[in-house]
Amino acid sequence: MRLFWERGYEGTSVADLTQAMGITPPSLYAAFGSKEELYREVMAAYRAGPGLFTIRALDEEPDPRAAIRRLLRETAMAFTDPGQPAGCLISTALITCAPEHDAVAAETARLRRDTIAAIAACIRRGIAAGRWPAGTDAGALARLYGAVIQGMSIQARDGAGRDELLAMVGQVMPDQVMPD
Amino acid sequence: MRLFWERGYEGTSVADLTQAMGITPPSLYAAFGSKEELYREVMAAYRAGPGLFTIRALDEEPDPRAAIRRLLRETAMAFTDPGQPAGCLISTALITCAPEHDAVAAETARLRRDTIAAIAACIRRGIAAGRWPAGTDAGALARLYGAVIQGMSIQARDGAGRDELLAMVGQVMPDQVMPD
DNA sequence: AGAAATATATATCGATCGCTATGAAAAACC
DNA sequence: GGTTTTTCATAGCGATCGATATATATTTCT
Repeated sequence: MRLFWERGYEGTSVADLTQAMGITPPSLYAAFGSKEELYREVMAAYRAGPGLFTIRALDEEPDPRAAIRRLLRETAMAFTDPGQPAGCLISTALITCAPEHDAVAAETARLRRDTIAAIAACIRRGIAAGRWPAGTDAGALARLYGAVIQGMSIQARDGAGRDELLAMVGQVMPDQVMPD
Repeated sequence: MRLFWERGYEGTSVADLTQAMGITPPSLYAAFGSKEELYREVMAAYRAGPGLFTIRALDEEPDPRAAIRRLLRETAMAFTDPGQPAGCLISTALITCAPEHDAVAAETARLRRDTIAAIAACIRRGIAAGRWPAGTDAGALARLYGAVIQGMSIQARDGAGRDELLAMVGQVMPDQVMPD
């Protein structure tokens, strides 16, 4: 997971993986079938581990608006965790790739769309609860928050610090907003 | 440019490039020196061509606030232009890569930071002109708009349409905003 | 026209890619 | 204890990676 997280799918070789695991290629293939299958398992493990905070923020918070705020703030924290690679394993993975990796790239894209859909569902609950105006475009707002998360992943990898990302979140989840 | 745009740096081989150009490897190396040097020239050509609208929006618009709005809207249009690959050649390039490509990845990251710095400069002009409140955190707001652009690049590649991206922009550059 | 210089293609270079056949060592079972 | 099954490493598979040495055309200049 660590290697794919740091170097991406195409930037990680089977030799890198076997060396990091302390095993030989036949063991890797016996256990995972292929590099692509291993990557799928890594994505699942990431969602169940380092990326679990995303679903938890959206599901555990009673107030949908507080859920979004918590999601964005915890994302800023996670993406700049000194004990982990910067950014997100999924948000910024396989955006462009060689044609032979289109299948796994499409699966990665689907996970990103799923996350935005989960945000939209949270916002729709918030609209029903009166926490956003009745006419709010939940899909568009969810895309915006999704973009903020994806942008944080890129900027964290580009060297942005935790306070910088939190300040960015403060701009899109403010306490006071000025009309245009 | 087209190949690197579609497939990324690591996903494009020299064989792909020579075939697309209708030349042989020695000609490519005589003209560009290496794949990495060619990529640098491609990034420069992108900035002077398909990506030029970014600088133009920030520089040509008299009102800084209108400049940001124009930037975001034209970005949504450009990233979903049917005549071009989806998304941005630079915004979502080389975010993760093999260690041997760290140098060119760092240069790509620098171009992204430069764009955010240009947005921040525009916002600072807008603050001076009273188009944003005096206490506005220009850097944080610029990071937010940068994230929106980067997120649009990802989502455009993931299949989002022009109207969806424009609706997202409408959420961050609204005419009316509700306090939290 | 003939000589020097440039440009392009053929045919590869060593290295690495993802992946696997073969055989030896360890564990499990009777 | 001996046999069978499982586990794992050595070695190398064909293909492709980025990059070139060599040789053949094609200009360019006198």
